[in-house]
Amino acid sequence: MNLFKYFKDEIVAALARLTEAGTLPGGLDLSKVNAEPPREEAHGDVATNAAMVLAKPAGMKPRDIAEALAAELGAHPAVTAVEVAGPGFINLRLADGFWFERLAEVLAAGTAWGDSTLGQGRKVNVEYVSANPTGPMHIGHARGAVTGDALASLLEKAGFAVAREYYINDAGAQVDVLARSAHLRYREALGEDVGEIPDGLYPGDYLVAVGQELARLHGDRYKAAPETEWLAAFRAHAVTAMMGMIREDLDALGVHHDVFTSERELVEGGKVLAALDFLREHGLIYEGVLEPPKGKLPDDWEPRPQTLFRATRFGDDVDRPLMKSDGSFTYFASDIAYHLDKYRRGFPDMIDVWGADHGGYVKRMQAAVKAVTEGEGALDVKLCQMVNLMKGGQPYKMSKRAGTFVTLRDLVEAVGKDVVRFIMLTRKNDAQLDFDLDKVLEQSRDNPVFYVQYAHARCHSVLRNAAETLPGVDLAAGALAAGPLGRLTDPAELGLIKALAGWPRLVESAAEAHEPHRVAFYLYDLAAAFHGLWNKGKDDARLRFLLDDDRELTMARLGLVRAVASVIASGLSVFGVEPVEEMR
RNA sequence: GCGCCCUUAGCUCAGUUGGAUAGAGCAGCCGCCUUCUAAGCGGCAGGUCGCAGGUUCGAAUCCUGCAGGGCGCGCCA
Repeated sequence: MNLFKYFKDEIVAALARLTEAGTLPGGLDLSKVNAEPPREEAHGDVATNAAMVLAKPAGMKPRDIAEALAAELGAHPAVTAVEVAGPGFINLRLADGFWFERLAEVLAAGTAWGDSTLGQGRKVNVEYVSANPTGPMHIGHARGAVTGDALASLLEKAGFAVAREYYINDAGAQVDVLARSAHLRYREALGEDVGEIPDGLYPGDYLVAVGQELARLHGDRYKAAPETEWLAAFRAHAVTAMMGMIREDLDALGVHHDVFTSERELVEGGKVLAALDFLREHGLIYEGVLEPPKGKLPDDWEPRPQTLFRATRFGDDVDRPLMKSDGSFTYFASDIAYHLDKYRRGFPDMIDVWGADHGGYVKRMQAAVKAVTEGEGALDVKLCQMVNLMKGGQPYKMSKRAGTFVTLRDLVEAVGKDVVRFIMLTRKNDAQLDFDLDKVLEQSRDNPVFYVQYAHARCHSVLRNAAETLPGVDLAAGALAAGPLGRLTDPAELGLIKALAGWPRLVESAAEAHEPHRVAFYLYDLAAAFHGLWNKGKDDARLRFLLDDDRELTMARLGLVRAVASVIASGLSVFGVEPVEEMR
């Protein structure tokens, strides 16, 4: 249960009673009334702004509303104290028993604690990675992959029905270049000395195997044949091979998609034409000439009539071209068809995860989605900023092939998939991220992966010790939930329970904001609270988890420890990170 | 020239969708400590939230303008 949502409902109900009693006028807009944790711990457990936001519409003083509402709320059995503070906040303090119930709830639910019905099964499509099928994934792709994957998991936890999708850009000129590059490697495999890979072709040695495979399949049949005879077949083969490689890269990172959509199939299936027809029927396409861009002008600029989409009607800055001069579609045209396709597959809510270099593309895509779904669809675009690879605080190049990129595989091999995943989520997506190969493996408080994993491992260490010193005692979550949790009266213990109780609210707010990084910060704070309690046990033996002379209190504390482990595991599972039970 | 993003402590960053006295971690200073396998712990200090206006009971958060940084700007993807 999201306790803040619960108390918001209680507050709304109390306001209804006050309206009925004539204390408040009817017809008030309650949408701005909230219930949230106060910033200051001293202000209690739940605070509401109700009196302040209703003062003006009700024509009353905030203080008067607050007094009346406070009296109502004070009658709630879980509320032990109500105070009106500041300009009209109402602060509620909750009974310890209420928190013990939450702890029992955490234990009963296990890692399902925090699952929400917020999404009500609404379908959401999250498209991420979508790296061009022309080579292995690099470090920049990794951030988008992890961000999209974690966002999808987060939305699932919040009750949405999520589809994870990959869009294969296999129709543009870049895959023809790939085919030609593969052809060169094919000739090489047949014994020809091809020398240096010419500019304009992909030089990567990952194409050597593709060339060999093509030579095995086709012999020398296409060695000197004109391009028209082999291009399509070589392209298809090479794209398949590249996608196989990309899937392996994603697998190494633990990222999996439900749906792979091929741009080429959209084009060949007539879906781009259909989308353009739709726009044309709605009067959103015209032949026209664009103004030259202000500022730096392309060298070969000349005014040219083009097929344009009226993007400006939907909030974009200029209308956008849909056709190239050779009559083929622009990338934008097939992207419109793709988003329409997603919409027609039942996804009015779409999220795309892109690299920041596509920032200039967001407005037109959102404009197109509005146009093509007649305002029914919504597209949110998460732009992932650059990852700066560092080592020991200095910028670092890890490339195996001079002048090329750092591959995702290199990175995963260097630090492990869980570290890559967690660190990628320690910044909001639109801020640049420093990834320091040394720091992420450091065993210190400064390294969030270690700090969080360590908290989880410590919990399990305590449980292992307990199993040894208390043979035959049931340490399963269910049994501990039924234990004497009321013995947990130390402020640090109650604080930890409150942190655990905040997890459902965090899941919901992070899911609504599409911000998975908040989970990382929550986990860090939770780990800090747990480590803090542990450290208190160093100074004060009475606060240790395992006590020889108080079996009851030990059992209660083991419940708390298991609950902490469970919530950390729950948070890490959103990130696709394996919680460790032992540090090595 | 235009659009989008960013600007919070010396450094790296949070900031719960407009709330109360803006928070962490490093680094700094002052103490303490040798473990329920474990990263040592506690405290102090550190701020004109880029600048200037505006909206409101209330602004780091919303609006306008300006400055600085990043990305992008007709057929590339």
